[in-house]
Amino acid sequence: MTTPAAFAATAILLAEPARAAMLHALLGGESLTAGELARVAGIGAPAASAHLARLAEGGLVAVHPQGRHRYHRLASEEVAAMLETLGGLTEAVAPARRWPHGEAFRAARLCYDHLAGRLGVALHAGLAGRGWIIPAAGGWAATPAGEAGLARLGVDLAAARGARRFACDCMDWSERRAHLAGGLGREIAACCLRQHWVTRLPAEREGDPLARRRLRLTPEGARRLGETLGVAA
Amino acid sequence: MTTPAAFAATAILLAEPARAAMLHALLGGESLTAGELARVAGIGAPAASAHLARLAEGGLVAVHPQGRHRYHRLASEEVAAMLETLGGLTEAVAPARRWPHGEAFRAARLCYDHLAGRLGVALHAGLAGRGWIIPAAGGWAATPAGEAGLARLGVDLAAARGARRFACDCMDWSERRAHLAGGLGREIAACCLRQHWVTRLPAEREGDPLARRRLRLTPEGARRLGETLGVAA
DNA sequence: CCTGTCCTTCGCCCTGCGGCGAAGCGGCCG
DNA sequence: CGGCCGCTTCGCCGCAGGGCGAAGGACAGG
Repeated sequence: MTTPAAFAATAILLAEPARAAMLHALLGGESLTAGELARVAGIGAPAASAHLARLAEGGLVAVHPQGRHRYHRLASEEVAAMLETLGGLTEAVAPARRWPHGEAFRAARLCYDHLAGRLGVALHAGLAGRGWIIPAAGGWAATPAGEAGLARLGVDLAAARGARRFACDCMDWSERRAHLAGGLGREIAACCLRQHWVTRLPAEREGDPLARRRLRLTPEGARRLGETLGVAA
Repeated sequence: MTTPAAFAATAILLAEPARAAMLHALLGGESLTAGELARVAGIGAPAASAHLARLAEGGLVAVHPQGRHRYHRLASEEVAAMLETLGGLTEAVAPARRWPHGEAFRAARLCYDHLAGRLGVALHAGLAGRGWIIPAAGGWAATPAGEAGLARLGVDLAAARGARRFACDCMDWSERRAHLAGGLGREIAACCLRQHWVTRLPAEREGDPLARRRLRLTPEGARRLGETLGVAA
């Protein structure tokens, strides 16, 4: 059985606003320098340094020195999944009484800047299954066939390449399987939204922070993604 | 998108050792008075009162006044599941480097006092699928056929009925589906352990708090549970 | 109505922790 | 090699928040 204070050890690392802001910034999957993280947390370099040391010691972030910069990223997919879970649960817990979000949320949503839920997982499987992307160092690379196919769909590959990571896995907390993050994940989501293949669902309640993430696959989107990548509605 | 400090709001409630101890005490499913919780947390009544007010306001515990006592319990199954998740992840995260617990843990384990993992989920599905249990107010009730079948397996139904809740769902964090908690869940676990249908797996490391929860389904257990409830090894 | 019990509110202390400025260290660039 | 820059360490301050004792409310029982 879990020891009485088991959660406290890690929870205390998440409970500090500055650390929470840093972890949130890292959820995109990028590696950020200590200075960048200090800025997003709104604190000075010394404080950021101390926080990052604690997060690293707690096993939540991995450090990765490079020249005079020190890059930080989340230590593992499990940490990312835990943060997304806790973030979701935080919102689920507070207004627990009336919260029937269930199905639509699991079907399709935004995970930060890319597609998640069953749609995100199906896209990932479709891209890999058709050989449009193949495993590469630190994530995935696009094959020539993939580049052609993605360009035909309207995905801005140049923009995707501009990101720190072109394509990498992101654990989907409802499906427990990877969906696609990184520059490609972001551009695919942008492409789908731009062409109205997915649309944002209206908020069920005023100010529901979760509502902005819920998506619906349109008939046109289901047709295009289905015939090119085998994604089912 | 999850707001940067979404986790912090709830995490701060779990990060305090006294509050963590209280929540841990409540994970058994019982309702406890403020005085009892003060004692398990090792603090005075005023401090406990303040903590409980914050936990209630944060939606983690529900209060339930009765005469001059105030009973407290976890606000929902979701909160219990979240705590189990965080407790498990805390242990998963800290020694992340060498921790190949994976498969055995997902296959069968104890969730507090009842069976969880694929085994727990399969049991739940078997009981419901065969009509041994049917939905009832606040959880599940046993049908006459279920009572007979459970008694034949050796489950102490009288003890199960003595619990505050006879049978209710508990979210399984690895399977993301419900398994059975409440008095019946507890007695089924006890029955399986008593007859050596499941056995505890030895700890891989000294003092591993997770190790005490890992279970293995024995051949005899697989046979009995398979032929009566369709549970596969 | 008084008494005892359980719980809360109030006022106070005090520790722990986060924040900053200054100083130190090390890599990179002219 | 000197200057710059990013990051860490050190020392100090300030404050939020957790702890307790004392006092105040509510409820049950005699």
